[in-house]
Amino acid sequence: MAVRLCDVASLLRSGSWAAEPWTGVIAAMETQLSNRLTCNNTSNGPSTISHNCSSPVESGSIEDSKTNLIVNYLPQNMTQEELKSLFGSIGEIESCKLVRDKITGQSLGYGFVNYMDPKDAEKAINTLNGLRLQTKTIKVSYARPSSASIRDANLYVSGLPKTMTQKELEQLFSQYGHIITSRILVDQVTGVSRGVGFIRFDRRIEAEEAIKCLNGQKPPGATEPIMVKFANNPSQKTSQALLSQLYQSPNRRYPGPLAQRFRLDNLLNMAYGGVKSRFSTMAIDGVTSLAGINIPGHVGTSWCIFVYNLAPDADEGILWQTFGPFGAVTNVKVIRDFNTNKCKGFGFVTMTNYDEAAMAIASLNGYRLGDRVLQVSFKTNKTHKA
DNA sequence: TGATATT
Repeated sequence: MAVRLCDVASLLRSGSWAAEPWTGVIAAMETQLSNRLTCNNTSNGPSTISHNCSSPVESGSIEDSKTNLIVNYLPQNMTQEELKSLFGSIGEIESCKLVRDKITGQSLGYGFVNYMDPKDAEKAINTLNGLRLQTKTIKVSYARPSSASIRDANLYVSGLPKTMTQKELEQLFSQYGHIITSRILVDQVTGVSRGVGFIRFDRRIEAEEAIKCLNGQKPPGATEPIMVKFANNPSQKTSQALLSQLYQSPNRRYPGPLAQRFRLDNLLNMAYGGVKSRFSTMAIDGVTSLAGINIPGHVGTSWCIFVYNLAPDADEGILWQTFGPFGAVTNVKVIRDFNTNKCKGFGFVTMTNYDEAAMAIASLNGYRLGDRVLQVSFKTNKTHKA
């Protein structure tokens, strides 16, 4: 059987997010939206327009940047440098920011990339939206100007009928605005709905209107009213909870040099199919030493992978797509002919963790990419350091 | 009351 990697990549991307072209349109729709959203059980019913009434919404799409992107659903362990490296493979970046929790420093799973050239931003949406990285499928779309009107639009809903599906939940709330995400929490054992969920609207006014109209109301067919309120902000956790979280999820999963050495030995076996004679203990020690993994607290060490037999038209994107699902990829490079700019048949991939790099090598060495069989191994003569 | 969609 010949499962081609490019086909796998296509499959992985088949559920990709549609880029959302409505960004510049929605502001223009604001007036109609506000009118349509007015419901009956509010205290301030239809009334004359206040003389100093100012729209809560930023005006006009002309301010919308065509270079600035928001990237959602990033892997938890992805760093700002990795984000920059990934998006820098498309074109020159003006700025890049991974959004982190102010207190814990942990990634909030999204970030911003601002390109120099709007064409590169468009290209990034077209080529990186839907890219699978580890367990996540990233979403790339235009960022709107930062505004209070698009913050805090996430709702917590409880008292839902246990039979209500996510689709039905969305149908109930979608009359009040554009839903970004929805979720119904389920019992981890039985899979049965816990009757609580989340609705993230595009805009806060939409969320506010949904609260006004749906809080305390019975959904069609329901016997009990639901409660709708703004969701808690995760940063409102107690400091004890934060400390506990930090303590229980250390960044380093590997206890020490001995385990690392053991794993290095294993991965060499995996990567080279047990042809261990090529790698004496000294050679292993050499790699170990060069890689710096015996240095205590070796944060920042990474593993360089040599990828041979790439097609002439291979680009960085195919390396990100091929290696990204195996773990943290910090950099990719396609070696090109200076004159023709065609790939010279090989490239390099830098990965952070040995086990992920080893798994990538074990899985991809001998794999068919397009009409070529890849040769994938650790780069042997010298080791790249991050 | 999740995982993390506006710096």
